[in-house]
Amino acid sequence: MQCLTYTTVAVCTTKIGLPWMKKKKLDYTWFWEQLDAYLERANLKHSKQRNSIIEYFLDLDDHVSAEDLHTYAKDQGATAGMATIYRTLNLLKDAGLVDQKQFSDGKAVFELNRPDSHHDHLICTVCGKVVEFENSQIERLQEEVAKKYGMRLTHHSLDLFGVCERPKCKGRK
Amino acid sequence: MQCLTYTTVAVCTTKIGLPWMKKKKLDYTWFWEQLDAYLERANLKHSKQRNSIIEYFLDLDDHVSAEDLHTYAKDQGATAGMATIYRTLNLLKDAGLVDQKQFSDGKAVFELNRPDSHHDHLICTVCGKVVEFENSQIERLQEEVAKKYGMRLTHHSLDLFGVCERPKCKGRK
DNA sequence: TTACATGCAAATCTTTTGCAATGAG
DNA sequence: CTCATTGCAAAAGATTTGCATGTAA
Repeated sequence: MQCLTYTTVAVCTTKIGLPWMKKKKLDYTWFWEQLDAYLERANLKHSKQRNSIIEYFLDLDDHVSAEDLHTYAKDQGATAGMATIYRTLNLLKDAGLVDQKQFSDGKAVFELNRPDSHHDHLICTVCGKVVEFENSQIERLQEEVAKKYGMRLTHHSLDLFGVCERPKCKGRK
Repeated sequence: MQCLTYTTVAVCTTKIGLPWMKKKKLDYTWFWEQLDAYLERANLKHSKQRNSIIEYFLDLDDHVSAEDLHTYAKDQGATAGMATIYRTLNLLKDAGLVDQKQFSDGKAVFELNRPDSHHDHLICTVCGKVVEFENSQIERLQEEVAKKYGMRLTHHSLDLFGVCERPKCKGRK
């Protein structure tokens, strides 16, 4: 599949866990700064593999499984063992830079945890298309619910499952 | 821990995946009827183990992992292989009587899918306490979001994570 | 020079499956 | 009787870990 324009936001996503088309090139300095800070704090180091795995992860820039990343890295000619992929993803998780999610497909997917934008998911159960959305009214109601039960909210996870109406959507999950 | 009154709704839950205190005795005839219908439709049978595993599941009546159920069944003096536990839970899932959820702890938890009531979760990340809630305003907004993206909603999953304010809550996850 | 990082293989952990024996209808 | 169910052990799939070796600071 080819994606010729890089202006749209959440198209060209056809299957959970596969490498998506790249969107527009984003600025990740905030990411690398936070990473540096974390590595220093934890007495850890940069390394060739670690850096390149992370770059590949940022390339894919969406719901990425360890296997996706491994495949993609290899396709790009990198030598990256599965163990290192996992170790790197766990490092990013520890650094608070990615979130790990289970879409109950067995394998976990990791996504970039942007400091500013949180998003929820609309997932088509037929074709696997994932659309991200954000709804401040829902967020506000969540805070209300949490307060009502005496809980201080740290984060949340909202996934809406359904069937999308794209003409393309015919296949199986 | 003892729970002496059976009138409250979601207390006495201390840790994800452990047997909770029983709430008030509920009427599960709707469940058994639906199960019977499914077994007949699928040319399957009742059996001693299957029935007792299901009864234990209904006893626990909350977010139950296969291991929880296995342990509980053994404690009650039943002979139930892990494989049968899984097979039974998958059967209930196929019958549409339970939902499977992944709280990203590695192991899946199963919960009763009551035909009427859907609930979301408030989860304390420190002590693991789970509270169920329902908020019709949130549900309505979800429908709006789905419509906006051209999707027909079938179900959803909303988990709010935070720290609860119970005096008891001190431990680690 | 001193940890930390890597790759491989082996180990874990959860869940599924093959197979011979048992049991339900 | 026939076909589904069970238990065990083995298999499978995802993730982690031990260890010898390589490498950043």
